[in-house]
Amino acid sequence: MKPDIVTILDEHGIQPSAQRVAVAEFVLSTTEHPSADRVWTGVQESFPMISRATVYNTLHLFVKKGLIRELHLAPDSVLFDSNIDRHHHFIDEETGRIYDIPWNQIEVNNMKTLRDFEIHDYQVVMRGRSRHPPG
Amino acid sequence: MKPDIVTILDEHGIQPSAQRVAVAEFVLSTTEHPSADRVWTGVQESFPMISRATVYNTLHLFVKKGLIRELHLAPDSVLFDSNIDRHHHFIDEETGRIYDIPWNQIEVNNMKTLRDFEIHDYQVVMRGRSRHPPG
DNA sequence: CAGAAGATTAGACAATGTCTAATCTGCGAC
DNA sequence: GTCGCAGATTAGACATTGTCTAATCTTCTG
Repeated sequence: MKPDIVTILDEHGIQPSAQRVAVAEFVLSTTEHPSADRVWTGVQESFPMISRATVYNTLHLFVKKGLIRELHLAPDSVLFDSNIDRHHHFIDEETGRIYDIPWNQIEVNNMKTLRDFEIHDYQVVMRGRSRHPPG
Repeated sequence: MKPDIVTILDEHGIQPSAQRVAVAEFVLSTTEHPSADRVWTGVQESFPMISRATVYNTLHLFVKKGLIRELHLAPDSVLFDSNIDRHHHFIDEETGRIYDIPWNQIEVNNMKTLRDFEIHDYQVVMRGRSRHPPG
């Protein structure tokens, strides 16, 4: 069990287990915003006997503990984002791929004029075409 | 078959039928961002024999023809928005209710610095608590 | 009226996500 | 150490959302 991953879990008040370390290792080392089932198949390569329910439980626990975030950007499934710094998202309409956009790259103003709403969080969601798709 | 609804369908290049008029009537007269199944049960009150497949087909057709828009904001289902003017969205984290925020209420700048992306569309998505929930 | 194109339908199917009840594991008290 | 218990994991059933298919029904056109 990787000690650094265990430390991260400890710091977030998550009791480490072999399964949780394997899930954390996978989800924290990708920038690809995987779905729960994608995480499941990915983790199975290093931990073949892990069950689907455990992956779902674990991801939800990680979200509750603030280790990762849940995204609702795609029609078919919830995605998970290991980047917990504030940032925006760009969705490539052709590939469905999701890109993180640094917080400071976009300036958003006038939010305080929304007197009827107490805003806990916000982000800009963009759709379009990526000019330089990676890989 | 309501003549005004038929006109709207015609204007969008949609062949009117009794079912399509019933779906349009429902979805164009609510600001509640219903899911497809919510539209189905809602339309059944005025058109009891409409099938689920027809509602799904019809909603997708409406989206393709630009009569309504599809939203991916909730974890469990796609929502439909009859407001096709540009606007932002606020999601009440307690109720899940979604509110439209007028386009001019929020100022977004610096988007042109995103040279790697060709942006076709964008919106600000906010989460929090509504101070004055309606009805 | 006949043929064709388009619309509707029921129900099968698929994918995603939740739940349950049983089992397993590991930590703390002794 | 080991006993017991809380917490973690599991397989598989279940629910919901959405898609697909093949048959039927409508409507438009000639």
